[in-house]
Amino acid sequence: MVQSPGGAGAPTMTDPYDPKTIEAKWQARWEADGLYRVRDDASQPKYYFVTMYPYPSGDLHIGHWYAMTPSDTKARYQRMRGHNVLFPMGFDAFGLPAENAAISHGIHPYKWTIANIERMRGQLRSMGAMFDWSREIVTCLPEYYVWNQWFFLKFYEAGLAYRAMAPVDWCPHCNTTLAREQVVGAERVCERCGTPVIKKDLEQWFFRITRYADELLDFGKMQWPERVETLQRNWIGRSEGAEIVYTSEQGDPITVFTTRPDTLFGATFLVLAPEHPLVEKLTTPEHRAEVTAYVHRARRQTEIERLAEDREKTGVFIGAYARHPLTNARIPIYTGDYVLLSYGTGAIHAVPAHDARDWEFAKKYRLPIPTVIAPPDWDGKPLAAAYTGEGTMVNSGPFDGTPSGEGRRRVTEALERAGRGRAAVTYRLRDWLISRQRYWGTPIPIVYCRSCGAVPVPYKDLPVRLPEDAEFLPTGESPLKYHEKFRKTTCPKCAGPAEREIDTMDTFVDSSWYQYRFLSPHDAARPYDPEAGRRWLPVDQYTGGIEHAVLHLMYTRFFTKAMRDLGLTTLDEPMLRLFNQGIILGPDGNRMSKSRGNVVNPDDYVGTMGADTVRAYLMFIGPWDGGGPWNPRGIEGVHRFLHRVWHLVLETSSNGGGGGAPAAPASLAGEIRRATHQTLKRVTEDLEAFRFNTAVAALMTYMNRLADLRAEGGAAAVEWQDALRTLVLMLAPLTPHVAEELWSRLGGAYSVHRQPWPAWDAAAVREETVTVVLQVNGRVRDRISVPAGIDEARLRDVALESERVRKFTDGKAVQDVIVVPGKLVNVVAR
RNA sequence: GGGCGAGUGUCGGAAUCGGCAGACGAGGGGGACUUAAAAUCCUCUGGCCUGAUCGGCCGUGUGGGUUCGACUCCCACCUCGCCCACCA
Repeated sequence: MVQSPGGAGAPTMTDPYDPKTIEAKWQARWEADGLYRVRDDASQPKYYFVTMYPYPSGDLHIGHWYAMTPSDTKARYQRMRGHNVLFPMGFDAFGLPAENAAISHGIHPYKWTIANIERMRGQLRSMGAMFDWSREIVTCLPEYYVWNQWFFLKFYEAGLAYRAMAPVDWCPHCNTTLAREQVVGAERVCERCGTPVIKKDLEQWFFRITRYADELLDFGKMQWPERVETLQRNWIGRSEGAEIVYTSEQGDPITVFTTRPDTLFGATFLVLAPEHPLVEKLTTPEHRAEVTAYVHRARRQTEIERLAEDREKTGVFIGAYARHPLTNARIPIYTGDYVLLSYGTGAIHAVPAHDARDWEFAKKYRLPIPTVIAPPDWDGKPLAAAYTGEGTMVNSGPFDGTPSGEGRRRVTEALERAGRGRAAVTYRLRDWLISRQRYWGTPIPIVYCRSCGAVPVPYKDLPVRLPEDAEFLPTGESPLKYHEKFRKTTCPKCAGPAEREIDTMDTFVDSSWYQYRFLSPHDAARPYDPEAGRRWLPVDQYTGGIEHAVLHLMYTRFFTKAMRDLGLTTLDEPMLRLFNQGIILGPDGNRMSKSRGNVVNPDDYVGTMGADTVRAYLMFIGPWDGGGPWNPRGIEGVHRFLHRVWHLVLETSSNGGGGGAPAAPASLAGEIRRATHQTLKRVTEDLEAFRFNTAVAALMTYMNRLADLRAEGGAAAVEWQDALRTLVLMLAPLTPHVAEELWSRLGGAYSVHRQPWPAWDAAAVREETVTVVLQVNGRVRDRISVPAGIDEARLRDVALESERVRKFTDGKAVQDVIVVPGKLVNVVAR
């Protein structure tokens, strides 16, 4: 303990701030004491805080620090606020990089992954975060992935997991299928590696997320950023409209979907997707050659080519006709590749006058374009372009004169009465394709038997373990494909020879329920302990990147709803609140990447300036959801701040409170107290609202203020020691090591992280005098200092007496005086 | 084409139930300490007006509007970012 010899504010020798030593010391002590071991009891209100777990790539990036240290600050703050905080950590340990390492370096994915985890665990500890490591989960261990298989079987029994042949997205580089959510951008590239995907027809396993499409659109039970809600809403893509049944002249029903049933009378042709089964059936002999050639051409084209924006509409007449459901008009049937089999019913009726695509098609093939919705200013002449807005129905038989909005309802009703259609809703959302043709994932617990078909592996035989002696091929194919011992098995039903499913699960399955597993990570009997679930769930606060908006964040919502319907939870939503932090960029403002050479290694800064400085700087840089470039100079300002705190606290820690020190004037005592409580208020409110940047700024302001007050002799005041303690307590969540050290040197009981967060006193915050701005016609002309409680009439009088105000009102008539108590007076003079 | 978000000093940013624009920090200028440098400390730092003080004008992407008063609210536009996109 450093004791200064006394004397108000006299500079004394203190040992220098040495983050390296104190951080190592306290991290060891915290661990030895189990300071962050969470008690599974209800003596305090619970607070379950999860920050997205990392993929064990091998090195902890500054981005991990940016995601995790503000989360840790918030978790620590909640703990000081008297909550029992569960703040777990784990590793998202399945995935392709491990397999790629196996192929290129000949190291088994398990070894590679575990070695990375060990390295990263150490780096994570250097953050000084209060993770409860006793609850760590590692998803590639059988004790974790057995429950993925268990959920799969449950889902299978409930009809939520099914196998189907479908045109699916295939990444030729990763050698696997992908979920639709994992294909991104206009170029339709693999979310992982950026390679353009291709379409393949394959039998794959799906989770029936579409069953929850409507429920997933309801965000009422949680507080998530609007941005994520919008992304998910757009992704689900709900469209209301009608299904309308046309009939081919051969008698086949042809169902189309439209969002505009009010335009039904303007339909002049049908277009079927080239893959539509009726194309083959209805094509007449004289058109067959042309249609077959067209369909073949369309199939050969990539999705990208077919979806290209400014592509000319093409199609061919198949020789067949259909009958309009209400008018019985004869309508030609085309096939065209601008109609997608995967959306709606794979067939449309074209209303060229009121749809830009149909317009283009009709112009090209000289098809009629009758106007059936009159724009408000319509002159009765043919339209110059497709009109897609609202209007009045015309040329629509009994519906003429009906506004288009009402028309949608009435036409749908007429179709329903005629048995030729019904109100319908379609979604863009597709079921979640979970099969991956990879090794390093959870084996899908299914066995294929020649006589029994696809048979689920019995629960008692779980887990289906990944074979450890797999051989990794440079072709990039899954080793399971050639692993006879794994593949060959017997049918659980008939005991005959059978083969295992060799595909593994999408790694997003792992993270869909991990927040449950943290509650009882070693439970061998069930995925999680419902008793612990009742105590801890739902997650009070979740944090992570926005890039998972329609991936993980949608999948985990689906999982919880599916679990609820299986009786495994009572929750509707897994996470109440979500915060998306931004992305930290390289010093050049670009995304960090090895190839650019702009990667910032946190270890470099931790080694020189300490973890506390890196933490505080990442929080100070700007609003947490903003991200931004790493400025290597900026961090020095924060480091200097911690230095100044160190010296201020230690040099004045034994002054004041008598002991022969001269008493400080009473006014100084009031100033100290006021600054302390004003800062407490600001920092408290900022931490509540995730405004870490302004919380740090408030602490800097406070520190500067204390330094000024010290120069005025404030360190001799009784309040000074309280100010120092409060400063250290407020720093504790942000910079836990230096706070612990200073707290101990101030004589505080171990640990500062067990102390309650101090409450601010509203009376102490209030200023005795306030500065009031005096304006003339809205322009600031003077600033005056007045007692805080001054009444309006008096303030008005004082303002009108101001010489500077009078200078601008001279010769004018005062028309009005607006008084905002305690803030401002505006004199209106003309 | 549609949706969402953002434009504030040299830079990161602060201030939005409408009320002192630029907190805090970086960078820069000047000074103290030092043989010197680093570190540290003090100090100035939006622009313009021949301008340190006192003082004035302009200033939060652009143009309008509402208001005693607009970074904040409304309308239109420009720019940038992200997402979706022949979705019927």
